[in-house]
Parts: sequence; C-alpha cells; structure tokens
Amino acid sequence: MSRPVKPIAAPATDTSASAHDRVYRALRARIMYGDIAPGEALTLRGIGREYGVSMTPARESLRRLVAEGALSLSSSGRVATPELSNERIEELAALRALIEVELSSRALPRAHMALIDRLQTINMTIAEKVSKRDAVGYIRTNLEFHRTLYLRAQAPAMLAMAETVWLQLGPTMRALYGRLRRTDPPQNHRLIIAALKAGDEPGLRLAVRSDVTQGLRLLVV
Amino acid sequence: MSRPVKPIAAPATDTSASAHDRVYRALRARIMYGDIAPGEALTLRGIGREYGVSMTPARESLRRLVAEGALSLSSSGRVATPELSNERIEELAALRALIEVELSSRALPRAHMALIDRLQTINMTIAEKVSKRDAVGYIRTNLEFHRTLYLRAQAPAMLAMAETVWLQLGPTMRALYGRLRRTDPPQNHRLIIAALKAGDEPGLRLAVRSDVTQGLRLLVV
DNA sequence: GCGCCATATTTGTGATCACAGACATGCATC
DNA sequence: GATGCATGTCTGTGATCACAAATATGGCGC
Repeated sequence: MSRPVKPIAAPATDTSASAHDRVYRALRARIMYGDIAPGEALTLRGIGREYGVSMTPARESLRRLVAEGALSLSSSGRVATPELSNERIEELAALRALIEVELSSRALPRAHMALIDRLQTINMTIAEKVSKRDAVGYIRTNLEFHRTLYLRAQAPAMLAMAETVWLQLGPTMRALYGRLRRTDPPQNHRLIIAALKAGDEPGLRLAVRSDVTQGLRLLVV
Repeated sequence: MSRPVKPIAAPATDTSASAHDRVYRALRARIMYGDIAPGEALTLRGIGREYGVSMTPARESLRRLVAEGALSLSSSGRVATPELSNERIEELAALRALIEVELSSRALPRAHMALIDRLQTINMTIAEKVSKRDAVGYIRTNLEFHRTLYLRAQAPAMLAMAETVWLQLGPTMRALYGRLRRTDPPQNHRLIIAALKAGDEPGLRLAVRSDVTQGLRLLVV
C-alpha cells in the first residue's frame, strides 16, 4: 500500500495520514518520555523493520528528529540519542525557565476552575507514578501537567518551542529520575496550583521556575 | 556521483559533505534573509532541478525546514513559506525578546574590545545597506550583528533556538522592511554597543529588548 | 457567454536499488 | 600470543520508479 486513505478526523493518537508521520510520532514520544537511553544508536533499516515501513519514511522521521535536536547525527550519518554535556543541560534548563515562566504567566488570566481541577487530577496521577517508581510514566504525566497549563496560554509557537526543549532533554531526564531517590510528591506543582487559585502572578512565575530548574540541577554533577 | 569526497576542513560557506545539506543551507539562507516572499510555494522536483539533485535530497531539506518551522506544510504535502498571523508574529517577537535578552546578558561579561569593534564595523555595513534600500542585505547584516554578539555567550543551544525564530520570521521580515519608510540608522544598535562598553547589564537588556521588539511591532496591523 | 465535468499534467509518497564509506571479524604473519 | 591487514557485512546516501491524489486544462452542454 503506497498511501493509506486519509482519515477525515484523525483520532490524534492513532493512525496518521502518512507513514513517516506515524513513525515520527512514535519515536518522538519514546524519546521525549525517556524510553530511549542516552547514547543509544538507531539505524534506518532497523527503524523500518520495527515499524513495517521502508527506509524512506524511516529516514525522514529520523532526519526530522535530528532537526529538532532530539537526536544527534554522529560523524558520517549515524544517528543516536545525544549524551548532553553539563553546559548544555544548564542551557536547556534556562530555556525551559524562560519560556515556561512566560507561558504560565500568559495562561494565568485564562485559568478557570475546570483547568485547576484537571491539573489536580493529573497531580494525583503523578504521585501514583512516583510511588510505583515508573520513570517513563512519571515523565509523561509530569509533562502532561505542564502542557495542560500552557495550552491555556493560547501561544502555539511558544508551546512548540517548549516541547522541543523537552524533546532534547528526554533521554537525559530518564537518567535524572532514575537517580532520584526520594519518592516525593510534586511539591512545586502544588505551589503552582495555589498561585493559580490566588491569581498570584509573581508566585506563579517563581513556582514554575523552581519546578523547571530544580530537577535539572540534580543532574549537573 | 553518489557521494562527493568529504572535505577535510569545509570552508563553512562552500560545498558541504552531503547534497541535502547543501540544498538545506541554501534554502535556509534564502528564507532567513527574506529572499522568498510569504506564501510562495516550493515543489520537490523544482528544488531538485534548481540545485541539480534528485527528489530525495530535495525532500529531506524541505522536510527539515518544515520541522524547524521555516516552511509550512499545507494540506496534502504542498509546502510553502508561511504567512504568519498577527498573533504568531507577536509570539515570535516575545520569544526573540526572551531568548536574546538572556543571550546578550550572558555575552556581556565576555565582551572584549575586539568584539565591540567588530559590532561597530557591522553597524556601518547596516547603515550602508539601509541607504541602498537593500532589504535582503539589511536583514542579513542585521542578523549578523546579533549573531556576533550572541556567539560570545557560549550558549549554542540558546543561539540555535534564536536562529530558529529568525528563520520563522524571515519571510515576514522582508515584508516589514519593505514597509519601513524611513532610512534610519540602527539607533538601538548604538545603545547596545554603549551598554556593552559601560558594562551596564540592565541597559543592555533593555536595548536588546527594544531592538528586537520595535521592528516587529510595526508589522502587527 | 458561462458553468460543469472529463481528462491530462503535476505533485507528494513510498519502495527499491546501486554504491561507497565505516565498522567488525577473522586470518595470516612475525 | 599479539599485531597488522584484508575481507565481509552493515549503514547511510542518492537516484529512479510506480502510484494516487490534487490541481490545472480543455471541451461540451445549456
């Protein structure tokens, strides 16, 4: 089959229009949520075999991920998930702080009670993942918390930028949360919710900045 | 020829290792410097013919540019340079302000006299381009001014992020500087240089923010 | 003259192939 | 037994082809 029928209203999590997009989305999720260890190598034919496509869509999805910084292109074409230096981690953490503080600030005036409820629900799921020591689930749910909040900012370009940073940090975050001993509940998330309820913008900015920065600080040796 | 010999030390502006990279770089420069009007369509076979390559490298370079937000992928695969909405322009301008203020702040402690001299030289070139009403030259030299400053920040991830934003704004900036009546010298650039000389961080942050924001503000109707 | 439908051309998608480097394995030699 | 080299397999790159959808074109009927 060369081109599958285009779904009118894609289920947004299921089959997509094109093969390379399906492969891209699958790999992107695996990388962002830390399912792939830093330094792991990927081959075109391997990806193709794994997802039942030929080399062409595999190549396109890998190249797209390289363009977004999710994968690093070693000398002579080999691609692998990058092993970030401490300086780069610090940079990416600073970018997260800059962009996400702005996003939360823009979301604040639009944050209704329904949003806060949803954030609290997600928070409970996070606590559950933490207690189960499910690293991938933790990362995914944690990012879902942030994405849910930032979606209210109505700033798609900024959100895309933030997600690109998440993507670059994905393989490294896995290593971080493996190193994280204590099974602490998301304290900063509760500060974020409290600031949202109170309409306290400076408090919100501070809480988001702390939440984004503190985790990554552990990683810098 | 299927793979050209790999240059030991590439001249950084000339032939690159792979064909798709050469095409990518050429298109990227054209887009970033406003050489392509918003809404202009690009075809795979057209790009291939123009650069003397087959469809495969053309497709990869286009897809990479789409991944970076430089091109928009219309319904059913057609790619064209995007026509940005006012909201999106405002977002991208805010991103420029956030990231570039941070970059300049990080560059400040490392800014020696040689750097300031180079910035002043670039500034004279900018004035020349302005007087010649050379829009593409103006945009390129203006971005060179910013890049030269930010390179001193030693923050490659942040700089890459900033360049991605420039890329997205490229086709629109062309429209902006076409609309710009007055042939003014770069006033904010002189404020930036003065702040650098004085080691005045708050002044530098303010000057960069103004320089980045004011131009784009013209564009929002 | 104007609108509509059938056809022709263009365009993106994905598969396959040939080729050249890169890497690993193993053999022969000292 | 260790080292150096040759061979063999793997991997990315780029070209070409077949196919289907979308767009453009032209002719027909009213």
